[in-house]
Amino acid sequence: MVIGALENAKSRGLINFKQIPEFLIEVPREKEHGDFACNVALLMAREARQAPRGIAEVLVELMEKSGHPVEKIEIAGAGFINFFLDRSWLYEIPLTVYNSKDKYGFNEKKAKKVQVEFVSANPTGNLHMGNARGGAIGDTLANILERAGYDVEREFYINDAGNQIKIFTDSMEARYLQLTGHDVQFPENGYAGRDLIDTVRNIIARYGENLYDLPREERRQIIADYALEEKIEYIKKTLASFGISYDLWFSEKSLHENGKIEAVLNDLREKGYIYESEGAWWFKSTAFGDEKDEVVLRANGMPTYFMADIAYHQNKFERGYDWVINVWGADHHGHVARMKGAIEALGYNPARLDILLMQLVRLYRAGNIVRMSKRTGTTVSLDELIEDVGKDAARFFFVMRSPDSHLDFDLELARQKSQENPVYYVQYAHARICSIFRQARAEGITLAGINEIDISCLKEEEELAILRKIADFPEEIAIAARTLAPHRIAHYVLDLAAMFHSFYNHHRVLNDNRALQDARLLLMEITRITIHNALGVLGVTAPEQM
RNA sequence: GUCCCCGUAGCUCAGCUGGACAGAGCAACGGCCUUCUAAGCCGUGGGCCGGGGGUUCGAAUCCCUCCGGGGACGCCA
Repeated sequence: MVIGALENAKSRGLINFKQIPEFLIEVPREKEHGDFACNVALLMAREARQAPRGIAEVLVELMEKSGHPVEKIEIAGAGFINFFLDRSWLYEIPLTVYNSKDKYGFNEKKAKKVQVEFVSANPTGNLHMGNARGGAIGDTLANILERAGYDVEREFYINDAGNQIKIFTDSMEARYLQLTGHDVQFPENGYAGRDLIDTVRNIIARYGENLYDLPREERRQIIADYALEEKIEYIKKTLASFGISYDLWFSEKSLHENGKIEAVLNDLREKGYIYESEGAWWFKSTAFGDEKDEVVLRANGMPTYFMADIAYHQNKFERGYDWVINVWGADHHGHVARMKGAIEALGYNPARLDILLMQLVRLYRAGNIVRMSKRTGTTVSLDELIEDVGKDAARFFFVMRSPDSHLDFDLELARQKSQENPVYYVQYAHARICSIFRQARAEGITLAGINEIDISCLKEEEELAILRKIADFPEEIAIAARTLAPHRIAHYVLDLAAMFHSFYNHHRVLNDNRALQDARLLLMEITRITIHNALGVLGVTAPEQM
């Protein structure tokens, strides 16, 4: 319609321009500005050497309105053209939502495979707040991508090899020997968490107190194998109680054992990206814009974590994902450039790898920062957090802020089940709607057949606002997926809940006007469905009663 | 020193592929429960969008620079 007017204006010589600029038709923030707004007149002002408002007037005059559900067109502000649609399109929404139910918000299938790897905590201790945020963000993002039409797989990379495991084993061994009556020094940089002692007790229960008598390597093997398995099981259980389940738990050790690391190293060497210096072997990541090169093979012959990670990522691409997303803590940001460089060196397009860096969590208790350190064992663990504030509040809190933003998590505040906690605000909206239906059932009222309902009874501003908001949901999912912005969904559902609460306080659903009551019951049902589905994306439950 | 994130209302933050008067929650103050859950609603006050330059018809949004806070710069992961 706009383009038609532009061409018409050009051919009549009313506006001079070479090419139609890339103008936008968008939904304005303010509803006074119509359902859609177009900025083309402002963009053309310069080239056409005319005032934007003048251009807009010419265009509006020439627009062919027939065949479009446009009620009126206004020119406003500096030269925006605002379109006001009639309401017919809004009244299509309830049918769509009602028929889609749990699937409302899902976009069309894209036939693209995307993998999201997140948490991937070291299996050497409890999950801490950083892991928890990564879990909430990663899982929510995976949910968003599924609804955006991707074929999604969730993966946990188990760092069950390398130096950390050696230190872990040292610590376990020392604890074991101490607890079985041997005078052994605890390693200086060992893991001091109390949970290790519990694990050692379990080892004693299973293998007895006489592992000291075995050859050292055999003893360490038994301890390490048992401890790792127990820790991984523990992590799986904790994440499950956080609403997260993975498609694959990928073992770093397997890369070492099946020769993949060597193979990738040789591949890179042949391509000329590996060189020797100071006794070690380096990857030339500066060739891909990194600040400095990175060791992949230590002077002692052991591959570094980075080397294993290269092999791991090659494995990911070999598995045929179109898009690979890693959720990392911001402390890994220095790793991004060389990882992408390595992907490129291996011959894959680094644009297929996205790394979502999330800023760290600061934990507060009564206004004071709680230090987090696995070494000293003073962490607040994820399962303690879930016990304290509940899965729903925790997941909502972690995902509410942009990943780019530091997260201040105040334990005292989150523990309070009060109005300060936004998750209750949304859940309350859902429970309230359910309550309306309970009340209706008690009075013998049920939702009328969808085709018997006259939706155009809904004319109140609050009602139309809810309809517009619900109509936005699929697009909101698409934007959140494209921009890797899980917090958008938290904000979306807060907005929708606010609109519902406002409606609820101004109008009654159950009333004497039968046609209006039917229409409002349907409005409530599709609102409930949308809140339910949006909370589902966040991994938060939608209670029927509170 | 180099790199990344942040700096918006008293507090915590959203808005950042430039657009119409800068938004929300909490806190403060004032209203609303004889009818569907007051964990709610309605209203009031509160902002050199860290400072300064630049690009643009137009900048919280893009660029440069400075300041402040956090983080990363290991043959750790």
